[in-house]
Amino acid sequence: MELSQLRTLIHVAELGSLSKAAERLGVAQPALSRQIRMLEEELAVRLFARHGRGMILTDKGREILEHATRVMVELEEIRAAAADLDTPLRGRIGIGFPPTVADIISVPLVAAFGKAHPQVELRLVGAYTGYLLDWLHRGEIDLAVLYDPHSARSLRSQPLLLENLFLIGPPDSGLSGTHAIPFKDLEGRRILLPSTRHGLRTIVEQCATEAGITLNVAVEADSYATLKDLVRHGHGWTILPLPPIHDDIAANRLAAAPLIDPVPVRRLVLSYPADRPVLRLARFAGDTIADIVTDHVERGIWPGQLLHQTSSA
Amino acid sequence: MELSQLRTLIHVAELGSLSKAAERLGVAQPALSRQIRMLEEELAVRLFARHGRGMILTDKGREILEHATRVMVELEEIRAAAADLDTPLRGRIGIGFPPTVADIISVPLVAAFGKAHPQVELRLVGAYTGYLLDWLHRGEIDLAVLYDPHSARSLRSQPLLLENLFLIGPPDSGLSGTHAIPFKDLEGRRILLPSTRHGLRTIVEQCATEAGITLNVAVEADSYATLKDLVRHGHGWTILPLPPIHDDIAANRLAAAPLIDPVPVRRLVLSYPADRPVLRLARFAGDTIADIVTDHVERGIWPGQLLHQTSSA
DNA sequence: GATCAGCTATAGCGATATTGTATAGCTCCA
DNA sequence: TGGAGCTATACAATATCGCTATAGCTGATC
Repeated sequence: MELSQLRTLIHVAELGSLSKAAERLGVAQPALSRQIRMLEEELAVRLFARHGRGMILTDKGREILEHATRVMVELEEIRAAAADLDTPLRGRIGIGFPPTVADIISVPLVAAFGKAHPQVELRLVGAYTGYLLDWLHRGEIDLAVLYDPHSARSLRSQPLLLENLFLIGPPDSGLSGTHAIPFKDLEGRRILLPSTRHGLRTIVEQCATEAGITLNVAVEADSYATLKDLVRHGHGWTILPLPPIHDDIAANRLAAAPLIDPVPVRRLVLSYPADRPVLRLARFAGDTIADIVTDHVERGIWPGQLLHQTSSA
Repeated sequence: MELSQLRTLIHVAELGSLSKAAERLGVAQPALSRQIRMLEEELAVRLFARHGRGMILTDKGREILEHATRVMVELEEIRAAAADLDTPLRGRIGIGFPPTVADIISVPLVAAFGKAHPQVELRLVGAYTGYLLDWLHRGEIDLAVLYDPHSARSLRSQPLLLENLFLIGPPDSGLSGTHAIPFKDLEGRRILLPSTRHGLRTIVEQCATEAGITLNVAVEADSYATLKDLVRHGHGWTILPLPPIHDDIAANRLAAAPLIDPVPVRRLVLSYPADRPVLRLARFAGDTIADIVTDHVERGIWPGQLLHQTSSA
């Protein structure tokens, strides 16, 4: 099998004619005829059905054409990578996010890809850090935004943000962005949190211990949407980062206040597998995510402390 | 660029030596030296750093190697497709499910792939039909299990199942698998359902109209996990398919009863884009999903009426 | 039905590209 | 310091590819 044969397959398939493909490729028609014949002989399969005025792909031919096309895409990627061109990327990339991050980042990220690399096939996967870690290692996703994993197994991580967590209550709770709540004031209150296997729960429990109190966690729910709904309906207060709450606060459906003594924070990192090179796709995605995080922090939508140098710095 | 050059790149990169690669490939060492040189000249980039006892990849060389490897994977797929071999597949496939289906199908599907094609990179995406349709058309996923879409735009669909929906209540609700509930008995009861944009909600509303009643939908939640939790905590009853409830019933956390007059059902189909050939990966995934559905229906875990011929039939 | 246009397939030959042989030159290790 | 192990290049031999010529088939037109 040779690249010239695959190239011929693609052109003949598109034009339905050896003669037309020969004209397009600037070679003699018998040369292409022999190439197709040699490919068919090597694969022991009929790629085309011949008729009096040309030839059309067989079902098997169509299937093999799909792979041949992918080969060409990879060759273009080789040339673009070699040239460090910012040509529009093609191919697929899987990107993972924790659920609280996915909403705020997905829309501008998809917009950025749509503008710069519209041919790229994005897979945005929302899941918890444990799953994302597993999928990164297995190569099912190419990079992920993670809350700092305890064991950095074979990952190359780039710190993004120390994200502040806020106390969330219903609109009539008196909570305000300008009035910080000491952590110990939570004692005795009905607090809604994710389950104990959730990293956010661990951070909050550690803060409670540090403040010398015990939290009354009456309800556990792993979905922040569920937590929000429960808070809105007066079932208690919760502790979450601000991005998923931002619209609810603006619409006066929820209220939020910073917490102090201690201030609960989570460390957000951008992670890639260490055992595979970072292709242009993943690099563009990572840079774009970092830019989005920076933008949201600087606009006050996402309270926290930036941890990385932006590309414009 | 030629396939022989890419093949040489891969072997030299692995062995760190032209001489060793030449020995492995059964060709003279100068032939490989010249192939690498010609590839480097064509791409205008240094792929290897030479030292006294061999050569190692540069960063750019590693990046290009990744693409070269993908080319080889596609060539192997061409050969396997041509031979109709059931060789272990490689590559990536995205499969979409509605959330109520994802849990019951994901585990056996991942198991089947792990057994037959462990090198395949699966992307299992849970989302509602509207999103899944969009991603199918954009090629972000390769196939999806869908509740019957109203407009089958460019899809090739294979019917799977008419899935029965059940009335779900807390364990002390008196609901039982052996005692069917007429739909009109739901009037006045507190019913928890997904929002109006959800297909299940539409079906249930149509059944209510047919029964001549109006439902009291006090709470809307799009997550079936949320719906289950609310029912368990006595906040009302809901209507769902059985698979996500099966374990809760067995553990006496929930109870379920069939509904009649009318019987609410949803039509489940397996869909592929019509404009791309179904590769071996997608075909294996589709066949496996159909087998899983059949198995669950026959074991009584998933009540409904099978709509397709199984491969063993 | 005959003829012609449009197409694919094969044979043979020449040109070009690739590989093998020989060997130079470099680095590193004992 | 000498030898082993390696890469790189020159040149000859070999293999592959493209071109020309042409046979044979199908389908459209008259």
